[in-house]
Parts: sequence; C-alpha cells; structure tokens
Amino acid sequence: MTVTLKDLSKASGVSVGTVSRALNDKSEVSEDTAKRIRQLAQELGYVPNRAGRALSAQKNLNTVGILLPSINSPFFDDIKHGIREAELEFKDLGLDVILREVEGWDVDEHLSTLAQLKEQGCKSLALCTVDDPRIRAYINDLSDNNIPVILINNMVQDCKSLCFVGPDYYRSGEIAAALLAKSRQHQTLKVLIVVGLKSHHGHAARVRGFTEELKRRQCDFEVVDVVEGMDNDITTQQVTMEALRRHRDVNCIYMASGSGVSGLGAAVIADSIDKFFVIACDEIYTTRELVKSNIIDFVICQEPKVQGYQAIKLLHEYMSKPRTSKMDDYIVGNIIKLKNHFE
Amino acid sequence: MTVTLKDLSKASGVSVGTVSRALNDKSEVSEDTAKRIRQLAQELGYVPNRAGRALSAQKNLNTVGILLPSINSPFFDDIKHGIREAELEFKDLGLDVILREVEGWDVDEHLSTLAQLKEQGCKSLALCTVDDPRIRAYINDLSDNNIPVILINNMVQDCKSLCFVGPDYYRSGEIAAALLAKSRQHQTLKVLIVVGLKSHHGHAARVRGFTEELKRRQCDFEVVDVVEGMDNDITTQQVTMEALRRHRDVNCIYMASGSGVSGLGAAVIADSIDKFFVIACDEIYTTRELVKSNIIDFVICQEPKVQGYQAIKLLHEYMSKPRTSKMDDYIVGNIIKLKNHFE
DNA sequence: TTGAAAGCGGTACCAA
DNA sequence: TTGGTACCGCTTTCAA
Repeated sequence: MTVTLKDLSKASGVSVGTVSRALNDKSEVSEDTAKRIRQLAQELGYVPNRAGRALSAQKNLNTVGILLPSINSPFFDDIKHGIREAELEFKDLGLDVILREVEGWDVDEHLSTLAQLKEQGCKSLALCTVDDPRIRAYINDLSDNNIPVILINNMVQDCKSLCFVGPDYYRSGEIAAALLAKSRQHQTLKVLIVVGLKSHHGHAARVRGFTEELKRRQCDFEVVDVVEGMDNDITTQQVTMEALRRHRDVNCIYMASGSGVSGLGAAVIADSIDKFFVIACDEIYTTRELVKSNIIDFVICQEPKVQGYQAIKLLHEYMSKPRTSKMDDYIVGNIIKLKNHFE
Repeated sequence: MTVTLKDLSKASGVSVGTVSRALNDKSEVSEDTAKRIRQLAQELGYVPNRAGRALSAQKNLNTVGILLPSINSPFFDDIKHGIREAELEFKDLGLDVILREVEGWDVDEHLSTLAQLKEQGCKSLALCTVDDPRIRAYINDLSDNNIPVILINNMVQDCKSLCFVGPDYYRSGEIAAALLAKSRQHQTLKVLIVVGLKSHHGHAARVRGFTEELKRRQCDFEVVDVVEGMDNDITTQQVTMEALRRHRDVNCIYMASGSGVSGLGAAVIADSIDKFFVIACDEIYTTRELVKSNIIDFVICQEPKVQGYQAIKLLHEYMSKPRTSKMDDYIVGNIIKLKNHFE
C-alpha cells in the first residue's frame, strides 16, 4: 500500500541506495537518474517513513540548536517546558536538542552563540533573537548552507527563515481593546498605556492594535500617556506611578509588555486598587498572582509552551520529510484569561 | 547511552527475543525469567524505541477505533479534524484509524457499533458515548480484555477507562459568570439560561458553575428561567422567544449548550438586538457568524480539535510505551473568544 | 521455554 | 556514478 524505497528501486531499475541518494540531493548521483527518480517518487506518491529514517540515523543524530534570551526572564520558562516536551517526545525518532541561553538582546552575544551552535554540528536551528541586519545576514547564510532556521516569538524581517512561530501582536492589542470596550460601555475611557520599549516591534504592534480597535469601535476614549517601563520592574513602577500622579483621571491601564508587570502591580496598589480597569499581557507567575488578587482584570496570553513545542516539532517534521523551501508560519492564539482560569 | 533490548539481553544472558517477549507479557516466558528481565529493565531504565517498534510492526498495524455521535452535529467537525491530523502524523509509526459515526445517543446503536469496532480488530478505542450502565459494562469488559478505552468530551462515570479527554464544564460556567460580572458591573442582572437538556451532565455542570460563581461574586442577579432547547434550533428558538415574552426584563442570556445556537440567534434578533448581553458555548460556524454580527458577545470554546488529536496521540503513546494501568486526564482549556478572534 | 534469524524502511559505507 | 550490504531497535516465526 504505502510506497517504499524498495518499490521505487524496482520500478526504476536502480538500487535502493541510489534511490535514497537521489531523493536526498546527494551530489554523487547523475542528474539524469536523479531527475527520473524524483519524478517517479512524485508519481507514485512516495512519502519517507519516519520510523525507518529515525532508526537508520540513530548514531548520526539530528541535532537542533536553540537560542533563547531567557536568562532572568520568566516569560521563557513555559517556552522551555514546551521544548523539553518535544525533546522527550522525539528523542526516539533521532532528535537531539542543544539549548543555549543568553541574557538580553545583545547582537554580538547572539552572533557568537549562533556560531557556537553551528560549531557543535546542529543541523537546524530555532531562535528567539534580535531583528538586526547582522543577525539577518547570519541567518541567510545558514539557510544557504542548508541549515534551516525557525524564528520563535520575535520576527526578523525579510530573512530566509523556514517560518515564524509566535503570536499576532497586533491582534492581541485589538482584543485588549475589545475587552475594555465591552467592560466599560458608555464610559469615557482615560487610558494609560505601559510598554517595555516603544521601539520593540511586538509592543508597538500591540499598542497600534489597541488604539485602532478603540477607534473602530467609536469608543469615547483618550490615551493620556504611553510610558516605557524598560522591561523591568523598578522602572515600570516608577514611570507608572509618575504617570498616574500626572493624570489623576486615568481609569484604564493597558500593559502591553509582559515584563515589568510586578512593578505595574506595585504602582497600582500604591495608588488605588479599585479605580482601574487593568489589562496585561503574557502569563507569568506574577501576572497570575495579580489577577488572583483582582489587581489585573484580564491577561491576554500567547501560549508560550506551544511555541517551544511547535518550533521543535516543525523542525523535526522538516528534517524527516522531503524538503520544501518554506513552511507555513505557526501563529499561536491570543488566549484571554481571568481569575477563574487560575484557581 | 540509551538502553536497548540488546543491552538487556547481554546483561541478563538471555536472547533479545526472550527479553522482548518478557517485556510484552507474552505467556510463553517462564515467570522466573520474566520477572528478572522486568526488574533489570526497570533498573537500567529501559525505554522502548518507537521507531524500532513501529518498523517491526509495519504489517501488524496498531488499529484504534473511534466512535462519535457526529452525524448531523457540526460541533464534531473540529474533533474529526484533530483525529485526521493525528492519523496522518502517526501513520508511519504504525497507527491505523477506523472512525465510525452515528447519529445521536441511542444506547443500542452505540453498543452495536462498539461491537463492530471490536470485531474489526481494534487494539484500542476512543469514544464519545453515553453515560449508561450497559455502556459502562461494555467498556469495563473491553478494558479487562486489554483493549484500553479513552473517553472523549463526555464522561462515563466510574468505568475502567484509560482516561478522559475533554473540557471542565463547571469551570466553563464559572468563566461565563465572571465575564458577565465584569461586563455588567453595578447592574441588576436578569438572566435567562438556555440549555439543551437539563439532564445533560455537561450542561447541568455549566449552569451550576455559572450560578454559583455569580453568587460567590455577590452579584445582584436573578435567574428568571432555565429553558430546554432540546439541542435543536427549532425548539431552542421557540422556548427562547416564549421565555423572553414572559420575562420582559431579561438583560442577559447564557446559552449553556453548543447546539441550537442558530435558534437562539433567531429569537434574539426577533426580539431586540441591543438589549441583551449574550454568552454562548462552543465554536461552530453559526456561533462565529452570530459573534461577528454582535448578537453574541462572548463564546467560551473547548478546543475540540485538540480533543480529537490528543485522544489519538495518547492511545498511540500508551500502545508504544510500557503499560501503565491509567493515564492522566487531558483537560482542554476554556477559551474565551470574541469578535476579533474571528476576523 | 528459549535461541536464532528474518525483516520492517532507510542511510552510509565500501567496492566496483 | 552506481550496487551491495551492514546496521539501527524491535517483533515474530521457526527450530531446538
């Protein structure tokens, strides 16, 4: 029923070894036969068998390298859980995982870590890295050398990555606006927006989605300020407190960054607990606690565990199936959570 | 590094064949050696290799049988998509799927379909069926005969199933209440609840979760009526219209059943579009359209595709790993969706 | 009751 | 550039 290499071998008159080489773009096959075999495989609907391939590759493991700026950043915990899960699941199919963690978004450090991963013989990569020209060039280079790259969570524009696994930031902002509009109908909304960095692509997209959706819904609203918490708790608390002092009429707060939420919570508690309608992003321990304490009304989450898991799974799939040049992006959901989700 | 049968064979002094038989509870091994081998496997941390197993079992497929009451019930479409996905994913690991669909919840029909599945040599089953004594007995029987059963979406109480894959209905109701409370603060809530059948375990749990959570939140609310739509559009429309006529002060509607939502929409449109805050359950085409048209404010969904996929995946896992008597339930999320999720 | 060996699908090495 | 073959981990058949 299912077509195997042996079938192709019989049908074409060459040996299984040759068929295998032809299908895997090995150079030591004549272009003639290679084309003929590929044609035949196409016609007969040949699909490689993962079990067979995995077994044969047991000693020659398929190593995927991972780079995460996860040191001191609890958001990445769930991404790492997802990676671990995929690693265990695909171990007996010949997959091996090397995870390298760095702190922050320094381009040089990311580049040198990438070089190390390549050094260690990784056959594919999954990266959460910076949208920077040198990084882009490095990724394109890897891709040209047949090392596919998947981007996690953070896009690098216009590079030859296999695909992107992450959230739709703009939509996340839209949904925050929709929740606000539904919860505070017929009220004048005085909104304070807190981001990590205005220049951060994801945060900026959220803010755009948020304000544009409020406009589309013809809400009676005003964004009184957009402040930067620099993705850390201290600064977030300071700028939030200052903003709340400057604008005593604020009644809604949209926190478009996952990091620094603890500082936001502190600022709200210091000011007034019941006064604000608060929407935050991304589920980490602190956020959960603030939701449970009724400080935050809603969190819009982005399935980090799924991101880690799917990145690895997609690479495994890609490496064990016939090579296509590009895969579909995997966009995770914008999951709305409130107190009852955490109890 | 990883322990194989060959390792166990060397370490124990018996042949790989014997080791394999010992580990798979074949009767043709002396109890002595069997125990010794199992002990050794435990100590050395042996984990069977799916690739090897799958390959060797190529001709001797691992068939899983599925029963769904999915005929004329669009809710099951996504469950079927999930099943299809898992089927494709695990095909080359030796998995084969037989799906039998029936219409409705007739016990005799379910029983005879189960018998057919067994007849066809299924080695494991995934069922969405009725919580009934005869069904329970049948499942226990299968389980005793080493055919593991996973229940999808609908629980059968106190039976020897491997595990349950489905939603937390009570929590779903809680979340509906929380959304209502947040969206209509400081208002007197006059709530109409529409269920499929009051006797349906899932619907009843949702209603309980809903009302109990409103109480816990000390909302100013009254459930003016709970009506039964019999899971079909015509009846749902009729009873909803009648209820709205009887209770002109209703301002919120909680639809605790996924089926019949089209009838609910019709009733709301016929009465007044802007008057009600409406929460529905389960995402099907009609629900999406009603949300897009602002008839329904929120839908609380239950990841049906994940349910289908996971049921198959868990059975595959169970059949290719050392047998444990029980697996953890897989509880899917209560996913809140609003208009922006569908655009 | 046990051992030996074939074979599942694929890859890689060595010869030709 | 090709064919032949050993081998990956496991199950199952056939002999002993």
